[in-house]
Amino acid sequence: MAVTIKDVARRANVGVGTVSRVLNGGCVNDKTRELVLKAINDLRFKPNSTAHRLRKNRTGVIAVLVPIINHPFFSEFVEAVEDEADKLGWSLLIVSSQQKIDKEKSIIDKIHKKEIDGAIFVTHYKHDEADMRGCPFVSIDRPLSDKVPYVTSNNYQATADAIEYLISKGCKKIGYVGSKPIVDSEVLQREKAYLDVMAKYGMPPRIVNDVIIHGDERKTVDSFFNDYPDVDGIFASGYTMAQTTYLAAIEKGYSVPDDLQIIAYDGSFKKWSSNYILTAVEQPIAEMAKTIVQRLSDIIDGKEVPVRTVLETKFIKGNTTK
Amino acid sequence: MAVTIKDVARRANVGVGTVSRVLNGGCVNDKTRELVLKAINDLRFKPNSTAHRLRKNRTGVIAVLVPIINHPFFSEFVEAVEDEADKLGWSLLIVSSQQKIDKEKSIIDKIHKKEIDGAIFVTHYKHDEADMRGCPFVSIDRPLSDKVPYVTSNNYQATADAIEYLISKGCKKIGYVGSKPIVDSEVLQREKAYLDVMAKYGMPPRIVNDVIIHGDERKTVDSFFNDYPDVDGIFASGYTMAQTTYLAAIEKGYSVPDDLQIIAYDGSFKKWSSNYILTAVEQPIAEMAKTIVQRLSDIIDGKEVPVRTVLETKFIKGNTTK
DNA sequence: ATAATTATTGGAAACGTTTCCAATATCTGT
DNA sequence: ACAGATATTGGAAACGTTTCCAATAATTAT
Repeated sequence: MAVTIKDVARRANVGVGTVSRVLNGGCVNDKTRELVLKAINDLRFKPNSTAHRLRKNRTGVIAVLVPIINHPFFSEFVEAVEDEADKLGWSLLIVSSQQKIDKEKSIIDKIHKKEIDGAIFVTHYKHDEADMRGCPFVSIDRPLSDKVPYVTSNNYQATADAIEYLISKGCKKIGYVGSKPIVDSEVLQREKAYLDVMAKYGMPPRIVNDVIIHGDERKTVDSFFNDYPDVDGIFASGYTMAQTTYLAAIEKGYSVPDDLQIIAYDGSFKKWSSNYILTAVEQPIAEMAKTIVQRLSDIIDGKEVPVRTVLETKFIKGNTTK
Repeated sequence: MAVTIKDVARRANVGVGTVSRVLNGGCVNDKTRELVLKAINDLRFKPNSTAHRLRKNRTGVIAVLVPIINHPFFSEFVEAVEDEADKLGWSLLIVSSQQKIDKEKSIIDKIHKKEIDGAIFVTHYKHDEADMRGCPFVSIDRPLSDKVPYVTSNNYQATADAIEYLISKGCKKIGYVGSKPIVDSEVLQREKAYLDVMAKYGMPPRIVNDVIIHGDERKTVDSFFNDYPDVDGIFASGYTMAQTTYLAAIEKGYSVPDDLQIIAYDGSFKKWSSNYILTAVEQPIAEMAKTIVQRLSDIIDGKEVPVRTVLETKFIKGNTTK
């Protein structure tokens, strides 16, 4: 059997309480500490996490729930969350819901079963308020319910600015391709901003914004180009949408940025394999991750936190615009 | 405080043992079962996972350690692992090592602390055999140590076949671009196969195979094209390598597949945003994931498992070859 | 009807920690 | 040297399950 705190106590000729105090930095004589540490070393003792959790009524685990891991935006976000969780001493449980509501429910269940201390939702469905009541939850881009804190970026203003930017660069026929979230989300503000600016300048909108299963972007983009072949500027809402738009454009023979200028809304595109740099509204993914983990951490510790936090995006001038 | 099994017992006028038996399918009278279930429902009782784990000396959690999540191959693999883990009733802890050896060590530590029951390594470093002794580990593409079971694909033969295929399609100047793993891995067999076939036909090798940080593929590919501009066939070892090679080729003005044919070794490219389909040696990612989870599961249950399992790849004829 | 099984049950012990309390040892100031 | 404070310690209780054992209830065979 595994070696326990009791074995250590016996070996060091002290009580179990003393060993525990050595482990957790309680008040203990230097001489005894030496003895205990030696025993711990000799026996290769490792404290049992489960027992620790049971006694403390805390798991030290938080979860992050994303619709899909195999996606540049979400996996970048998840890695940033992992970093911050690490720093704050949390273990991270990563779950990809795969659009299955059961998977999402299982997270709520894990909270009730005290398998995790809290969770970050970056995801699709509405859940029963009663089930969620009092659970430490936070989310990205949308309020899970009235009380659940969330972090977002300034979708509306940044998009409006980006569209204006295209206009200032001479675009006359500006299109919008996007992937609509399933539930209400501040991401929808991008579409609204686009439409508002189009209206302001009296330009007819050219828009495709469907609910898209990851991997099917190309179909949507192709249909967009089919409907609006004369487009000279595109705002692509989302990481993969932008990549797909760019690739489709060059495969179709558009010359970027001469015939067609592209602006993307999303992450940093550090893993982009083109030598082109996409002009983009960059979401501060790392900062969003950091903030949301801190919010969750605070909630678990019983602190008050603001319900809505808006972080600033950054405009990156690449070479897909003039 | 949370409602416990004791509260349920009191409410149903039975002993705690009976409640436990209802929960775990022990022998209990139908009439009493009803009573207990009603109490469970009334009180919204959820069994505490931690207590359960402590008593059973099992966590029901396995970990998968990948070098990086934000990468098409690894995230696809991880999702497949999650699927299979789910099916077998395991919770999955996903960890991205980010090339940090401490992160890898932390997994070994979690085993010793009984925070997880076992782990799947898809990763970089060598570890101390003593630390790993007796721990339920498995890995992908390489033996972590002599005894650690692993699953791989038929790298050598599939690569040799692919190169021969290029030759049969008329390629005279065949190049190899790859990303070398840090430690010994069966992935290296791809390079060996390429060299062997080149030697067999008396063709001079054109090769770039460095240790590559994900995101830096383009630099490598550019230098390859710079060194061998006259190449007419490329074997790209790995998911991102192939994508980058394709994009670089069309950006540089090669016409694919007329001037240049490309074969990729790796996953299914389902998320590929081009309308082109890459000709590829497709690794059975889902099957590898499934097999490795089963192996680990068996090990944890004390069963014997084969130390090496080789799965067959599948050749996909796309349109990046003639 | 009675003995022998079998089905069902309650409750204590155990899993490996942390924490509290009481007890002892060591110190301080006079 | 002594009272009072402080530092250090051992060990029991508790965290919420599961499981074992003994006890009782229900069933069967004779």
